Amino acid sequence: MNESKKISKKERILDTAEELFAQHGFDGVTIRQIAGQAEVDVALASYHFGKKRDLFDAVFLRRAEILNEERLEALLRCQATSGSAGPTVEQIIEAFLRPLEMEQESGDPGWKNYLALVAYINNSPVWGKELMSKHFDPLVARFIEALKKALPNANDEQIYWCYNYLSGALTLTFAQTGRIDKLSKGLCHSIDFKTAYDHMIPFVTAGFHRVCGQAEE
Amino acid sequence: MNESKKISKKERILDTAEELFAQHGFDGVTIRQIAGQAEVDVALASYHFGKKRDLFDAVFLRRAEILNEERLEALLRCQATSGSAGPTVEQIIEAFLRPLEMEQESGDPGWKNYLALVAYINNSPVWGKELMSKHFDPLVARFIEALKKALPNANDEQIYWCYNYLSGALTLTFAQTGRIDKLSKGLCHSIDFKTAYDHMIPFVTAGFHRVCGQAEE
DNA sequence: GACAAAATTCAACAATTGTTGAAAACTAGG
DNA sequence: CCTAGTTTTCAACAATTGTTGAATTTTGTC
Repeated sequence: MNESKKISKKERILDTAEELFAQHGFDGVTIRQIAGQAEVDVALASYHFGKKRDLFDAVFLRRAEILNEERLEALLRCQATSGSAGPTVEQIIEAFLRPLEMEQESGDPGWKNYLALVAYINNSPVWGKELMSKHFDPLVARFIEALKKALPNANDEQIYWCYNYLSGALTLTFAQTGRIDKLSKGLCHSIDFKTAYDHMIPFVTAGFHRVCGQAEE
Repeated sequence: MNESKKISKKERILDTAEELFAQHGFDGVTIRQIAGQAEVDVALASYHFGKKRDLFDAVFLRRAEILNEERLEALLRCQATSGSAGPTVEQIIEAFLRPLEMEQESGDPGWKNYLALVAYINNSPVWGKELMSKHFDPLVARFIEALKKALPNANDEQIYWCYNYLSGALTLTFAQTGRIDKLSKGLCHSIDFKTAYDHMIPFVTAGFHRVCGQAEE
Protein backbone atom coordinates (compact mmCIF):
# COMPACT_ATOMS: atom_id res chain seq x y z
CA MET A 1 0.00 0.00 0.00
CA ASN A 2 1.31 3.37 -0.99
CA GLU A 3 0.02 5.38 1.93
CA SER A 4 1.58 8.70 0.99
CA LYS A 5 -0.20 9.67 -2.23
CA LYS A 6 -3.08 7.21 -2.38
CA ILE A 7 -6.46 8.56 -1.42
CA SER A 8 -9.14 5.90 -1.41
CA LYS A 9 -12.04 6.22 -3.79
CA LYS A 10 -14.35 6.40 -0.81
CA GLU A 11 -12.56 9.48 0.46
CA ARG A 12 -12.44 10.97 -3.01
CA ILE A 13 -16.21 10.71 -3.17
CA LEU A 14 -16.50 12.47 0.19
CA ASP A 15 -14.14 15.25 -0.84
CA THR A 16 -15.87 15.87 -4.14
CA ALA A 17 -19.33 15.69 -2.61
CA GLU A 18 -18.19 18.18 -0.01
CA GLU A 19 -17.07 20.62 -2.66
CA LEU A 20 -20.12 20.31 -4.85
CA PHE A 21 -22.70 20.26 -2.07
CA ALA A 22 -21.11 23.39 -0.64
CA GLN A 23 -21.33 25.15 -3.97
CA HIS A 24 -24.75 24.09 -5.20
CA GLY A 25 -26.62 22.64 -2.24
CA PHE A 26 -28.11 19.21 -1.82
CA ASP A 27 -30.52 19.36 -4.74
CA GLY A 28 -28.14 21.20 -7.03
CA VAL A 29 -25.79 18.27 -7.30
CA THR A 30 -26.30 14.88 -8.89
CA ILE A 31 -24.59 11.68 -7.88
CA ARG A 32 -23.31 11.46 -11.42
CA GLN A 33 -21.62 14.84 -11.15
CA ILE A 34 -19.93 13.77 -7.95
CA ALA A 35 -18.84 10.47 -9.39
CA GLY A 36 -17.66 12.13 -12.58
CA GLN A 37 -15.51 14.72 -10.85
CA ALA A 38 -14.18 12.11 -8.43
CA GLU A 39 -13.40 9.87 -11.41
CA VAL A 40 -15.37 7.03 -9.94
CA ASP A 41 -18.25 4.86 -11.08
CA VAL A 42 -21.75 6.13 -10.34
CA ALA A 43 -22.78 3.08 -8.40
CA LEU A 44 -19.85 3.33 -6.04
CA ALA A 45 -21.34 6.18 -4.08
CA SER A 46 -24.43 4.13 -3.36
CA TYR A 47 -22.32 1.13 -2.42
CA HIS A 48 -20.28 3.06 0.13
CA PHE A 49 -22.84 5.47 1.53
CA GLY A 50 -26.31 4.26 0.57
CA LYS A 51 -28.84 6.91 -0.40
CA LYS A 52 -27.89 10.39 -1.55
CA ARG A 53 -29.06 11.84 1.73
CA ASP A 54 -26.80 9.44 3.62
CA LEU A 55 -23.82 10.66 1.62
CA PHE A 56 -24.77 14.21 2.49
CA ASP A 57 -24.90 13.34 6.17
CA ALA A 58 -21.57 11.54 5.98
CA VAL A 59 -19.97 14.63 4.48
CA PHE A 60 -21.43 16.82 7.18
CA LEU A 61 -20.50 14.54 10.05
CA ARG A 62 -16.93 13.82 9.01
CA ARG A 63 -15.54 17.19 10.03
CA ALA A 64 -18.22 18.18 12.53
CA GLU A 65 -16.71 15.88 15.12
CA ILE A 66 -13.21 17.21 14.56
CA LEU A 67 -14.44 20.78 14.78
CA ASN A 68 -16.31 20.15 18.01
CA GLU A 69 -13.25 18.63 19.62
CA GLU A 70 -11.01 21.53 18.69
CA ARG A 71 -13.51 24.09 19.82
CA LEU A 72 -14.05 22.35 23.11
CA GLU A 73 -10.31 22.23 23.70
CA ALA A 74 -10.05 25.94 22.98
CA LEU A 75 -12.83 26.71 25.43
CA LEU A 76 -11.37 24.56 28.18
CA ARG A 77 -7.97 26.07 27.60
CA CYS A 78 -9.16 29.65 28.00
CA GLN A 79 -11.23 28.66 31.01
CA ALA A 80 -8.18 27.07 32.59
CA THR A 81 -5.95 30.10 32.16
CA SER A 82 -8.52 32.58 33.44
CA GLY A 83 -9.18 32.85 37.15
CA SER A 84 -12.27 31.82 39.04
CA ALA A 85 -14.13 34.73 37.46
CA GLY A 86 -13.92 32.88 34.17
CA PRO A 87 -12.78 34.13 30.77
CA THR A 88 -13.88 37.45 29.29
CA VAL A 89 -16.35 37.73 26.43
CA GLU A 90 -13.55 38.40 24.01
CA GLN A 91 -11.65 35.32 25.11
CA ILE A 92 -14.73 33.15 24.67
CA ILE A 93 -15.40 34.52 21.20
CA GLU A 94 -11.76 33.91 20.34
CA ALA A 95 -12.06 30.32 21.45
CA PHE A 96 -15.16 29.98 19.33
CA LEU A 97 -13.67 31.44 16.17
CA ARG A 98 -9.97 30.74 16.05
CA PRO A 99 -10.19 26.97 15.52
CA LEU A 100 -12.20 27.72 12.39
CA GLU A 101 -9.54 30.06 11.15
CA MET A 102 -6.87 27.47 11.76
CA GLU A 103 -8.69 24.84 9.75
CA GLN A 104 -9.59 27.18 6.95
CA GLU A 105 -6.03 28.38 6.62
CA SER A 106 -4.60 24.88 6.89
CA GLY A 107 -3.30 23.19 3.78
CA ASP A 108 -6.40 21.07 3.39
CA PRO A 109 -8.73 22.89 0.96
CA GLY A 110 -11.52 20.59 2.10
CA TRP A 111 -12.07 22.75 5.15
CA LYS A 112 -12.97 25.77 3.07
CA ASN A 113 -15.50 23.70 1.22
CA TYR A 114 -16.81 22.21 4.43
CA LEU A 115 -17.40 25.54 6.11
CA ALA A 116 -19.14 26.82 2.99
CA LEU A 117 -21.36 23.78 3.35
CA VAL A 118 -22.05 24.71 6.96
CA ALA A 119 -23.06 28.16 5.74
CA TYR A 120 -25.51 26.58 3.36
CA ILE A 121 -26.95 24.31 6.02
CA ASN A 122 -27.16 26.94 8.74
CA ASN A 123 -29.18 29.22 6.50
CA SER A 124 -31.43 26.51 5.17
CA PRO A 125 -34.97 26.53 6.56
CA VAL A 126 -35.04 22.78 5.94
CA TRP A 127 -31.77 21.65 7.51
CA GLY A 128 -30.73 24.61 9.59
CA LYS A 129 -32.66 23.45 12.60
CA GLU A 130 -32.21 19.74 12.21
CA LEU A 131 -28.51 19.32 11.49
CA MET A 132 -27.05 22.32 13.29
CA SER A 133 -29.06 21.77 16.45
CA LYS A 134 -28.19 18.13 16.63
CA HIS A 135 -24.48 18.28 15.97
CA PHE A 136 -23.32 21.75 16.96
CA ASP A 137 -25.65 23.09 19.59
CA PRO A 138 -24.58 20.83 22.47
CA LEU A 139 -21.19 22.51 22.30
CA VAL A 140 -22.69 25.93 21.60
CA ALA A 141 -24.63 25.57 24.83
CA ARG A 142 -21.34 25.31 26.71
CA PHE A 143 -20.05 28.48 25.09
CA ILE A 144 -23.26 30.24 26.01
CA GLU A 145 -22.93 29.13 29.62
CA ALA A 146 -19.48 30.70 29.67
CA LEU A 147 -20.88 33.88 28.14
CA LYS A 148 -23.56 34.07 30.81
CA LYS A 149 -20.87 33.99 33.47
CA ALA A 150 -18.94 36.73 31.71
CA LEU A 151 -22.07 38.85 31.37
CA PRO A 152 -23.84 38.63 34.73
CA ASN A 153 -26.16 41.54 33.95
CA ALA A 154 -27.56 39.91 30.85
CA ASN A 155 -30.78 37.97 30.65
CA ASP A 156 -30.86 34.78 28.61
CA GLU A 157 -32.91 36.18 25.78
CA GLN A 158 -30.30 38.82 25.01
CA ILE A 159 -27.52 36.26 24.95
CA TYR A 160 -29.30 33.94 22.56
CA TRP A 161 -30.12 36.74 20.16
CA CYS A 162 -26.53 37.91 20.20
CA TYR A 163 -25.37 34.40 19.49
CA ASN A 164 -27.71 34.35 16.54
CA TYR A 165 -26.02 37.44 15.10
CA LEU A 166 -22.61 35.94 15.67
CA SER A 167 -23.72 32.78 13.92
CA GLY A 168 -25.04 34.75 10.96
CA ALA A 169 -21.96 36.91 10.58
CA LEU A 170 -19.80 33.82 10.82
CA THR A 171 -21.63 31.67 8.31
CA LEU A 172 -21.85 34.42 5.72
CA THR A 173 -18.09 34.60 5.97
CA PHE A 174 -17.95 30.84 5.47
CA ALA A 175 -20.02 31.12 2.33
CA GLN A 176 -17.30 32.98 0.45
CA THR A 177 -19.71 34.48 -2.01
CA GLY A 178 -17.28 37.15 -3.11
CA ARG A 179 -19.92 39.81 -2.74
CA ILE A 180 -17.77 41.88 -0.40
CA ASP A 181 -14.92 41.77 -2.88
CA LYS A 182 -17.06 43.44 -5.48
CA LEU A 183 -18.74 45.86 -3.09
CA SER A 184 -15.43 47.06 -1.69
CA LYS A 185 -13.93 47.23 -5.18
CA GLY A 186 -11.19 44.76 -4.34
CA LEU A 187 -10.35 46.16 -0.94
CA CYS A 188 -11.64 43.12 0.96
CA HIS A 189 -11.33 39.49 -0.02
CA SER A 190 -13.80 36.77 0.94
CA ILE A 191 -11.03 34.21 1.15
CA ASP A 192 -8.99 36.24 3.61
CA PHE A 193 -10.26 34.52 6.74
CA LYS A 194 -7.55 35.82 8.99
CA THR A 195 -8.66 39.38 8.39
CA ALA A 196 -12.31 38.39 8.57
CA TYR A 197 -11.85 36.92 12.05
CA ASP A 198 -9.62 39.76 13.21
CA HIS A 199 -12.41 42.22 12.58
CA MET A 200 -15.21 39.92 13.60
CA ILE A 201 -13.94 39.31 17.12
CA PRO A 202 -14.03 42.94 18.29
CA PHE A 203 -17.25 43.48 16.35
CA VAL A 204 -19.27 40.79 18.09
CA THR A 205 -17.55 41.33 21.43
CA ALA A 206 -18.70 44.94 21.43
CA GLY A 207 -22.15 43.83 20.35
CA PHE A 208 -22.48 41.38 23.22
CA HIS A 209 -21.39 43.99 25.75
CA ARG A 210 -23.70 46.64 24.43
CA VAL A 211 -26.80 44.46 24.21
CA CYS A 212 -26.14 42.65 27.46
CA GLY A 213 -25.71 45.85 29.44
CA GLN A 214 -22.14 45.38 30.49
CA ALA A 215 -19.56 48.04 29.73
CA GLU A 216 -16.28 46.72 28.40
CA GLU A 217 -13.49 46.91 30.93
CA MET B 1 -63.38 41.77 -13.10
CA ASN B 2 -63.64 41.05 -9.42
CA GLU B 3 -60.63 42.95 -8.19
CA SER B 4 -61.12 42.35 -4.47
CA LYS B 5 -60.60 38.61 -4.06
CA LYS B 6 -59.26 37.57 -7.46
CA ILE B 7 -55.57 36.96 -7.69
CA SER B 8 -54.45 36.19 -11.20
CA LYS B 9 -52.90 32.83 -11.91
CA LYS B 10 -49.73 34.61 -12.92
CA GLU B 11 -49.44 36.15 -9.48
CA ARG B 12 -50.34 32.89 -7.82
CA ILE B 13 -47.41 31.27 -9.59
CA LEU B 14 -45.11 34.02 -8.35
CA ASP B 15 -46.34 33.73 -4.77
CA THR B 16 -46.01 29.97 -4.69
CA ALA B 17 -42.63 30.00 -6.39
CA GLU B 18 -41.50 32.55 -3.83
CA GLU B 19 -42.54 30.32 -0.97
CA LEU B 20 -41.04 27.13 -2.36
CA PHE B 21 -37.80 28.66 -3.65
CA ALA B 22 -37.28 30.24 -0.24
CA GLN B 23 -37.75 26.93 1.49
CA HIS B 24 -35.86 24.56 -0.80
CA GLY B 25 -33.71 26.69 -3.07
CA PHE B 26 -33.69 26.84 -6.84
CA ASP B 27 -32.83 23.21 -7.47
CA GLY B 28 -34.98 21.86 -4.66
CA VAL B 29 -38.19 22.87 -6.36
CA THR B 30 -39.78 21.60 -9.56
CA ILE B 31 -42.06 23.54 -11.83
CA ARG B 32 -44.64 20.85 -11.24
CA GLN B 33 -44.55 21.41 -7.48
CA ILE B 34 -45.07 25.12 -7.99
CA ALA B 35 -47.88 24.57 -10.46
CA GLY B 36 -49.47 21.97 -8.23
CA GLN B 37 -49.49 24.12 -5.11
CA ALA B 38 -50.65 27.13 -7.11
CA GLU B 39 -53.40 24.97 -8.63
CA VAL B 40 -52.34 25.80 -12.11
CA ASP B 41 -51.30 23.86 -15.18
CA VAL B 42 -47.63 23.02 -15.52
CA ALA B 43 -47.23 24.71 -18.85
CA LEU B 44 -48.57 27.99 -17.58
CA ALA B 45 -45.40 28.89 -15.75
CA SER B 46 -43.39 28.54 -18.93
CA TYR B 47 -45.95 30.55 -20.84
CA HIS B 48 -45.81 33.48 -18.45
CA PHE B 49 -42.18 33.48 -17.41
CA GLY B 50 -40.20 31.38 -19.86
CA LYS B 51 -37.45 29.21 -18.41
CA LYS B 52 -37.29 28.15 -14.79
CA ARG B 53 -34.43 30.53 -14.18
CA ASP B 54 -36.48 33.41 -15.56
CA LEU B 55 -39.24 32.63 -13.08
CA PHE B 56 -36.68 32.66 -10.30
CA ASP B 57 -35.43 36.06 -11.40
CA ALA B 58 -38.95 37.40 -11.66
CA VAL B 59 -39.64 36.33 -8.08
CA PHE B 60 -36.46 37.96 -6.87
CA LEU B 61 -36.97 41.20 -8.76
CA ARG B 62 -40.60 41.75 -7.88
CA ARG B 63 -39.97 42.85 -4.31
CA ALA B 64 -36.36 43.95 -4.68
CA GLU B 65 -37.46 47.17 -6.32
CA ILE B 66 -40.03 47.89 -3.63
CA LEU B 67 -37.49 47.21 -0.92
CA ASN B 68 -34.89 49.48 -2.46
CA GLU B 69 -37.36 52.33 -2.69
CA GLU B 70 -38.44 52.05 0.93
CA ARG B 71 -34.89 51.80 2.17
CA LEU B 72 -33.80 54.77 0.13
CA GLU B 73 -36.67 56.81 1.52
CA ALA B 74 -35.71 55.84 5.05
CA LEU B 75 -32.11 56.86 4.46
CA LEU B 76 -33.04 60.20 2.92
CA ARG B 77 -35.48 60.85 5.73
CA CYS B 78 -32.92 60.34 8.48
CA GLN B 79 -30.38 62.35 6.54
CA ALA B 80 -32.86 65.19 6.24
CA THR B 81 -33.67 65.33 9.95
CA SER B 82 -30.06 65.21 11.04
CA GLY B 83 -27.93 68.30 10.77
CA SER B 84 -25.01 68.92 8.47
CA ALA B 85 -22.97 66.39 10.45
CA GLY B 86 -25.21 63.69 9.06
CA PRO B 87 -27.05 60.92 10.89
CA THR B 88 -25.43 58.75 13.56
CA VAL B 89 -24.45 55.14 12.99
CA GLU B 90 -27.47 53.96 14.91
CA GLN B 91 -29.80 56.08 12.81
CA ILE B 92 -28.32 54.70 9.60
CA ILE B 93 -28.65 51.11 10.79
CA GLU B 94 -32.22 51.85 11.78
CA ALA B 95 -32.95 53.16 8.32
CA PHE B 96 -31.40 50.03 6.86
CA LEU B 97 -33.34 47.57 9.02
CA ARG B 98 -36.71 49.02 9.91
CA PRO B 99 -38.23 48.88 6.41
CA LEU B 100 -37.55 45.14 6.47
CA GLU B 101 -39.31 44.81 9.78
CA MET B 102 -42.30 46.72 8.46
CA GLU B 103 -42.67 44.46 5.46
CA GLN B 104 -42.13 41.29 7.41
CA GLU B 105 -44.71 42.26 9.98
CA SER B 106 -47.18 43.49 7.37
CA GLY B 107 -50.19 41.36 6.58
CA ASP B 108 -48.64 40.00 3.40
CA PRO B 109 -46.99 36.66 4.26
CA GLY B 110 -45.16 36.85 0.94
CA TRP B 111 -42.61 39.17 2.49
CA LYS B 112 -41.51 36.59 5.01
CA ASN B 113 -41.00 34.12 2.21
CA TYR B 114 -39.20 36.67 0.11
CA LEU B 115 -36.71 37.60 2.78
CA ALA B 116 -36.05 33.93 3.44
CA LEU B 117 -35.28 33.71 -0.25
CA VAL B 118 -32.88 36.63 0.07
CA ALA B 119 -31.17 34.73 2.88
CA TYR B 120 -30.76 31.75 0.59
CA ILE B 121 -29.39 33.86 -2.25
CA ASN B 122 -27.07 35.96 -0.11
CA ASN B 123 -25.41 32.85 1.30
CA SER B 124 -25.20 31.05 -2.01
CA PRO B 125 -21.72 30.90 -3.55
CA VAL B 126 -23.41 30.74 -6.93
CA TRP B 127 -25.92 33.58 -6.73
CA GLY B 128 -24.73 35.57 -3.75
CA LYS B 129 -22.38 37.65 -5.79
CA GLU B 130 -24.39 37.90 -8.97
CA LEU B 131 -27.88 38.77 -7.79
CA MET B 132 -27.15 40.66 -4.59
CA SER B 133 -24.43 42.79 -6.11
CA LYS B 134 -26.51 43.71 -9.08
CA HIS B 135 -29.77 44.58 -7.37
CA PHE B 136 -28.94 45.56 -3.80
CA ASP B 137 -25.41 46.88 -3.71
CA PRO B 138 -26.02 50.17 -5.52
CA LEU B 139 -28.20 51.17 -2.58
CA VAL B 140 -25.89 49.54 -0.05
CA ALA B 141 -23.12 51.77 -1.37
CA ARG B 142 -25.16 54.81 -0.39
CA PHE B 143 -25.62 53.49 3.14
CA ILE B 144 -21.91 52.86 3.36
CA GLU B 145 -21.17 56.40 2.26
CA ALA B 146 -23.35 57.63 5.09
CA LEU B 147 -21.55 55.34 7.52
CA LYS B 148 -18.18 56.67 6.42
CA LYS B 149 -19.34 60.16 7.26
CA ALA B 150 -20.57 59.04 10.67
CA LEU B 151 -17.26 57.25 11.36
CA PRO B 152 -14.54 59.64 10.22
CA ASN B 153 -11.80 57.66 11.97
CA ALA B 154 -12.56 54.46 10.09
CA ASN B 155 -10.77 53.21 7.03
CA ASP B 156 -12.80 51.70 4.24
CA GLU B 157 -11.71 48.15 4.87
CA GLN B 158 -13.11 48.19 8.37
CA ILE B 159 -16.43 49.53 7.19
CA TYR B 160 -16.87 46.89 4.50
CA TRP B 161 -16.07 44.06 6.88
CA CYS B 162 -18.55 45.40 9.39
CA TYR B 163 -21.19 45.63 6.73
CA ASN B 164 -20.48 42.01 5.92
CA TYR B 165 -21.23 41.02 9.52
CA LEU B 166 -24.38 43.06 9.50
CA SER B 167 -25.45 41.38 6.28
CA GLY B 168 -24.79 37.94 7.74
CA ALA B 169 -26.63 38.58 10.98
CA LEU B 170 -29.52 40.01 9.04
CA THR B 171 -29.89 37.24 6.51
CA LEU B 172 -29.68 34.48 9.08
CA THR B 173 -32.60 36.20 10.76
CA PHE B 174 -34.42 36.21 7.43
CA ALA B 175 -33.88 32.49 7.05
CA GLN B 176 -36.14 31.66 9.99
CA THR B 177 -34.57 28.29 10.52
CA GLY B 178 -35.96 27.98 14.03
CA ARG B 179 -32.58 26.96 15.35
CA ILE B 180 -32.55 29.71 17.96
CA ASP B 181 -35.96 28.60 19.18
CA LYS B 182 -34.59 25.19 19.99
CA LEU B 183 -31.28 26.41 21.35
CA SER B 184 -32.95 28.88 23.70
CA LYS B 185 -35.55 26.28 24.70
CA GLY B 186 -38.44 28.41 23.52
CA LEU B 187 -37.17 31.69 24.91
CA CYS B 188 -36.54 33.24 21.49
CA HIS B 189 -38.64 32.88 18.37
CA SER B 190 -37.32 33.07 14.84
CA ILE B 191 -40.52 34.65 13.62
CA ASP B 192 -40.37 37.48 16.13
CA PHE B 193 -38.74 40.01 13.84
CA LYS B 194 -39.54 42.99 15.99
CA THR B 195 -37.45 41.61 18.83
CA ALA B 196 -34.78 40.43 16.41
CA TYR B 197 -34.32 43.93 15.03
CA ASP B 198 -34.56 45.57 18.45
CA HIS B 199 -31.54 43.59 19.58
CA MET B 200 -29.72 43.67 16.28
CA ILE B 201 -29.60 47.46 16.02
CA PRO B 202 -27.58 48.09 19.21
CA PHE B 203 -25.52 44.97 18.52
CA VAL B 204 -24.22 46.06 15.14
CA THR B 205 -24.06 49.71 16.11
CA ALA B 206 -21.67 48.86 18.92
CA GLY B 207 -19.72 46.62 16.57
CA PHE B 208 -19.26 49.37 14.03
CA HIS B 209 -18.09 51.82 16.68
CA ARG B 210 -15.65 49.40 18.23
CA VAL B 211 -14.06 48.22 14.99
CA CYS B 212 -14.00 51.64 13.41
CA GLY B 213 -12.29 53.24 16.37
CA GLN B 214 -15.00 55.65 17.34
CA ALA B 215 -16.35 55.64 20.88
CA GLU B 216 -20.10 55.89 21.12
CA GLU B 217 -21.31 59.27 22.26
C1' DG C 1 -2.19 -20.13 -5.51
C1' DA C 2 -6.83 -21.13 -3.81
C1' DC C 3 -10.60 -18.77 -1.71
C1' DA C 4 -13.74 -15.72 0.65
C1' DA C 5 -14.74 -10.99 1.19
C1' DA C 6 -14.61 -6.46 -0.23
C1' DA C 7 -14.47 -3.16 -3.86
C1' DT C 8 -15.71 -1.81 -8.33
C1' DT C 9 -18.00 -1.89 -12.81
C1' DC C 10 -21.74 -2.51 -16.05
C1' DA C 11 -26.28 -2.21 -17.59
C1' DA C 12 -30.66 -1.21 -16.83
C1' DC C 13 -35.03 0.26 -14.29
C1' DA C 14 -38.94 3.32 -13.43
C1' DA C 15 -39.75 7.91 -12.22
C1' DT C 16 -39.24 12.60 -12.82
C1' DT C 17 -37.35 16.61 -15.02
C1' DG C 18 -37.98 21.24 -17.98
C1' DT C 19 -39.87 22.51 -22.08
C1' DT C 20 -42.78 22.85 -26.22
C1' DG C 21 -46.39 22.76 -29.98
C1' DA C 22 -50.97 22.26 -30.93
C1' DA C 23 -55.55 22.41 -29.41
C1' DA C 24 -59.08 24.44 -26.56
C1' DA C 25 -61.18 28.01 -23.70
C1' DC C 26 -61.70 32.47 -22.51
C1' DT C 27 -61.87 37.71 -23.13
C1' DA C 28 -62.95 41.98 -25.12
C1' DG C 29 -64.42 45.05 -28.92
C1' DG C 30 -67.00 45.61 -33.24
C1' DC D 1 -72.58 36.64 -33.15
C1' DC D 2 -67.90 37.21 -35.09
C1' DT D 3 -63.30 37.55 -34.54
C1' DA D 4 -58.69 38.46 -33.04
C1' DG D 5 -55.81 38.13 -29.16
C1' DT D 6 -54.75 36.31 -24.81
C1' DT D 7 -54.83 32.76 -21.56
C1' DT D 8 -55.07 28.01 -20.33
C1' DT D 9 -54.97 23.06 -21.03
C1' DC D 10 -53.47 18.68 -22.91
C1' DA D 11 -50.22 15.48 -24.41
C1' DA D 12 -45.92 14.37 -25.38
C1' DC D 13 -40.69 14.80 -26.00
C1' DA D 14 -35.93 13.65 -24.91
C1' DA D 15 -32.93 13.92 -21.13
C1' DT D 16 -31.69 13.09 -16.62
C1' DT D 17 -32.53 11.44 -12.05
C1' DG D 18 -31.38 7.98 -7.89
C1' DT D 19 -31.03 3.34 -7.18
C1' DT D 20 -30.25 -1.62 -7.73
C1' DG D 21 -28.85 -6.48 -8.95
C1' DA D 22 -25.72 -9.12 -11.25
C1' DA D 23 -21.21 -9.61 -13.00
C1' DT D 24 -16.36 -8.61 -12.56
C1' DT D 25 -12.17 -7.32 -10.46
C1' DT D 26 -9.28 -6.53 -6.57
C1' DT D 27 -7.78 -7.50 -1.92
C1' DG D 28 -6.30 -9.98 2.08
C1' DT D 29 -5.58 -14.64 4.51
C1' DC D 30 -4.47 -19.26 4.99
